[in-house]
Amino acid sequence: MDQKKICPRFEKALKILNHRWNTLLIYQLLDGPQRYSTIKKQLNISSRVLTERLKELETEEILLRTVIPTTPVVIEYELTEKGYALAPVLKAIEQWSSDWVTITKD
Amino acid sequence: MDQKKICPRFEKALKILNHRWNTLLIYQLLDGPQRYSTIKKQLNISSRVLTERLKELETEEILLRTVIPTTPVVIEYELTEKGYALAPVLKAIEQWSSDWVTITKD
DNA sequence: TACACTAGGTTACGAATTGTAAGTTAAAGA
DNA sequence: TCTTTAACTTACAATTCGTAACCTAGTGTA
Repeated sequence: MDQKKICPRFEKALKILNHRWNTLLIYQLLDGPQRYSTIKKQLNISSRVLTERLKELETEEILLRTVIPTTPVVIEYELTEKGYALAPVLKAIEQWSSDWVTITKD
Repeated sequence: MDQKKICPRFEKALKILNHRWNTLLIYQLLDGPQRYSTIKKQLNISSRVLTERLKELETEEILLRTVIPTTPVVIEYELTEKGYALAPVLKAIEQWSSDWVTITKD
C-alpha cells in the first residue's frame, strides 16, 4: 500500500551511475585528464555514445571539458571534485569483484 | 596502441551492476527477503523486466529464489552472501549522493 | 460441474536506446 | 588544391525496454 520511498538523491545517483558506460568512463578518468580519442580507444565505445555520455557527465558536473587550441584542436576531459568523490564507489566495486566475481567462459 | 586493459572481473561486476534496475533491486533486497509482488510495487518495474533481472541475478548467485508452496504459490527472493557483500557499494553510492547530488526540477 | 480468484509469471508488439559506419568541420602542412 | 587530424554528427539498423493482455495451478464458491 504505502511504499517506503527511496531517497530522490540516491535515485538520481543510481540513474547517473547505472547509465551504460558512465561508471567505466569515470573509472577511466580517475587516472587523470584524458583526451576524447584516448578514452574512445580505451573503452572501445562508439563516438556517438561517447559524446552523449561525456555531455551528460559534464551537465552533472562530474567532469570538465577543456578545449586545447592546438591544431587540430584537442579536447581534454577531467573529473571535477564531485567526480573524484566517486572513487570510493569504484573502489568498493573493485573490492567486491575481486572477492566474489568469477569469470565463466561460454 | 597498447591499451591498459581493465580487469575482467571488475568489468563483469560493472556489467552486472550497471544493468538497468539491478542495483536498485539489490538495494531493495538489502532490507531482507521479499516477494515478487512486493518488489514489483516498490520499484515500479514491469513484470517482464523484473522477471528477467531476477533470473540474471539468480544466475550470478547474487540472489536466491525460494518457492513457498502456499496457495497460490508465493515466491521469495533474498540476497546470498555474495549479494549482501554488495552493501558497501550501495553505502558508498548513498554517501556520495548525500554529499554531492542535488535535485533540479525541470 | 462451472466459474472466479490469486501470485507469479509470459507473450506480442510498439517505443526508446544503442551500435555501426560514413560524413562533417576547421586549421595547417605538402 | 589536396590531404591530414581530432572531435564530433548523422542516418539507420540492431537491441532492449515498457505496456498491456494473457496464461497456469490450486483453491473456494455456487
